[in-house]
Amino acid sequence: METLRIYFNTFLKLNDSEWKDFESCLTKVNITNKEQILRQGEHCNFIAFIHEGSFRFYYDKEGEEKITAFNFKGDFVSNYRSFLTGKPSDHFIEAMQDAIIYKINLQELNSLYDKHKNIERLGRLIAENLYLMVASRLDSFMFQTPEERYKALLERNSRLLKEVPQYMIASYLGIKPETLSRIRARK
Amino acid sequence: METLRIYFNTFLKLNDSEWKDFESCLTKVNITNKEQILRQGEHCNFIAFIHEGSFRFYYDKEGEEKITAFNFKGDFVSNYRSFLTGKPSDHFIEAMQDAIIYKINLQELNSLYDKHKNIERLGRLIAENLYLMVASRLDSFMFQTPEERYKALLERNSRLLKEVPQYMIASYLGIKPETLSRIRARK
DNA sequence: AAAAGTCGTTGACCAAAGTCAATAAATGAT
DNA sequence: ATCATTTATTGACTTTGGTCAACGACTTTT
Repeated sequence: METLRIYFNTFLKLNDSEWKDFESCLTKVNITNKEQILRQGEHCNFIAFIHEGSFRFYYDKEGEEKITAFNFKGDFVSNYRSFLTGKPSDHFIEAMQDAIIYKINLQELNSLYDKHKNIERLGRLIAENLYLMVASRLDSFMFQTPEERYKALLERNSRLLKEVPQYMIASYLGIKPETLSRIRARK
Repeated sequence: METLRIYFNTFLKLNDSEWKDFESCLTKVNITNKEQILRQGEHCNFIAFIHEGSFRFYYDKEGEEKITAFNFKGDFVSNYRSFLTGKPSDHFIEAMQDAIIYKINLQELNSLYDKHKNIERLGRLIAENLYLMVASRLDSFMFQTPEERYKALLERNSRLLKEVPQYMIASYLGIKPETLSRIRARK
């Protein structure tokens, strides 16, 4: 999992022994398109690194899918809240393509935290980074109109808009497909 | 700062030597009502524990105050984003009463992280906890109407509603004071 | 190739929150 | 206690996004 190690390097460089221990906790899993790797009601006891493929993280509100996140190659995918709290997930995680992921589970991660101060630190840096990501999404909901949110997304990740159907983008932006269609028409 | 140590215990117990080192990094500061402990444009290089008093954390959007958080006795107060990224703060932090806080700065906290694995862990646990808090606020903006948000707040923190003027509550809920007034009138 | 489904667009209408203005109530200052 | 200021409420109207329905462009299935 060289790509994961490279990703970690953006936070902190693990030495060979730390990395070796980390790597030995990873389980490779092949996932087929539309397979759910986490269901509502289950405890999410893993964090997975996406080697290939993509996922959507969504919540079922009275039969309507509310998409909270998309995850792509090179991202982590997990219900971090359920993972941290031990509570059942209110979200589903579903593959949008065939995928290959590397999972690590809670117990193993906790042993790694115990064993290596550097991995403990990596855990902190990643938690801090996840904080920054939700915080910025929260800002977009508090301070921006749907139109601004859409334009910012376009700016930041125009690839997403090409790869994911528009009704999912609308859901992710917190609006109805009709509204997104009208925003795009406004030019 | 016994109250802070007790608060830490809800995450992790520090032994006497760890705590002694931690405590020696704290600086007590007296704050007067309406004093700003952080201004827009400044880098937030501290995290402070509130021993007495309360603060509001707000953003100035075209002359309009957008309140993002309230912090009370027993909470931390900081612009955690600016603290973590080193970027200038886009928020102000202002005292709502005379206050006493205990500050720790970034450099000192980093040395504590280096020196004590347990404090490193405490840092992770607190980062994880802050993640959970923003994530749940994000949920309230994505999935709830302003009325539901108000009722949930009432449920969760009715004291807040008594201590803070209503127009600030409205701002915190992401709505106009008139709208909050109407929501309350709906009964 | 035809039929069935899915997705995006458009129109007419509705509901909820925002805006602006007037007024009432509460708070603070002298 | 009175006056001035700030805060909260209410009304009329506007704006924005949601709802429901129709339709057209593509896909997928058979």
